[in-house]
Amino acid sequence: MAGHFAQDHNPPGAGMAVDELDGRLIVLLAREPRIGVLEASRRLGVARGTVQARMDRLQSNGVIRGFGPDVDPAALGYPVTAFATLEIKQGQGADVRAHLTSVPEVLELHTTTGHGDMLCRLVARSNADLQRVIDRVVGFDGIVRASTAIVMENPVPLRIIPLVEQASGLT
Amino acid sequence: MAGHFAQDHNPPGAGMAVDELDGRLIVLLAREPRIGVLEASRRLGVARGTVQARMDRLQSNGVIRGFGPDVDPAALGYPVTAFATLEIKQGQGADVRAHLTSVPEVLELHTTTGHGDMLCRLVARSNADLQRVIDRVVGFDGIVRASTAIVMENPVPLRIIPLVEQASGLT
DNA sequence: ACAAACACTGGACAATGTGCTCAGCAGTGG
DNA sequence: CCACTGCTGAGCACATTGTCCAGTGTTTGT
Repeated sequence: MAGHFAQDHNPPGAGMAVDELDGRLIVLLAREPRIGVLEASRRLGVARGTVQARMDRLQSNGVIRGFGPDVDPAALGYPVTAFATLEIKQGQGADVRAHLTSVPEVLELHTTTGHGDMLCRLVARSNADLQRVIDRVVGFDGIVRASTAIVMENPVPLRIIPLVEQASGLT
Repeated sequence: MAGHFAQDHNPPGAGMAVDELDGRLIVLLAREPRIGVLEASRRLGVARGTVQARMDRLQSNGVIRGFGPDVDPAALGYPVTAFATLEIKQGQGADVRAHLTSVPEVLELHTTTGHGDMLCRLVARSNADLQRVIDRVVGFDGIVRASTAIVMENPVPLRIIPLVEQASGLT
């Protein structure tokens, strides 16, 4: 179960070194996720054990968190995305978090600088349904005010490859 | 290469039906992404061919876009995340998109309603480095103004499971 | 400069999983 | 009543995985 040569299991956030082979491996995995270790080793021109060791290390490192399926909310019936900026009462942070966590349509939540606010990503079945979601989100005592921006287009979907290429020196 | 029994290849966004078995499959894949078709069929208590057919269909549907590696920017050396709201000159949308697409630190870009015209997610190596990224982002003719919110905490990381459970009737 | 540690190679093995196909059976709808 | 669709259980040839191992450069510490 333990990795082949992996020996470090650093807590994330430390900025692990990622060399050029790591970068090529990640990019390859991102482009063809169903590829196996053996095929990856052929594509990269290295031995299979090397790829296995690198993948073990990248996962122990936390560089690769996992390989979760990338589910499209629109295809599930939630084609409307919005971002809501929330202003909350002092000292209510924990309660608000718990409340928002319990709402399935809240896909993501951040606390930000600014006014000591929160930013969350919402989805809904329609614009009308978005009203219901927002009502549910803001219908909670600790939330003072909310402003919502509905997403029209998504010219750059969440991506990581360019950053990986830059971080690993792949030009 | 074509799926076993899959016959529909609908364009995404239509709100595909997702039944309870689909839901359980997606949740299982999300929790243990490395499991194969055979193991999944054992966990779900159905035949292997069924799981294969469901996965083919979910991918043809666009419900599952892929299985890309989930890379942590922090582990790559970019621990700072921020959201920038951009106001752009009329008619410059396409140019601004192209410009932002060329910046690796721009992980995501949306056009939104409201008067902030675009919302983008940025990462940087440090708070100081964030200044460089922002300068690069806004150093473009079509961008009139930008306001940035730095992420402090991320109480709810991007998630999809609760929505899948709701959409598929898994309570 | 030398030994130890490290990373990668290339090869081997059994066990397991995959892609593919088939026949049978149940529910649905024309 | 028949055609169609989806699920099952089974089987087969083949590919991949997990795991070892010995050998070879390259760093690293002292």
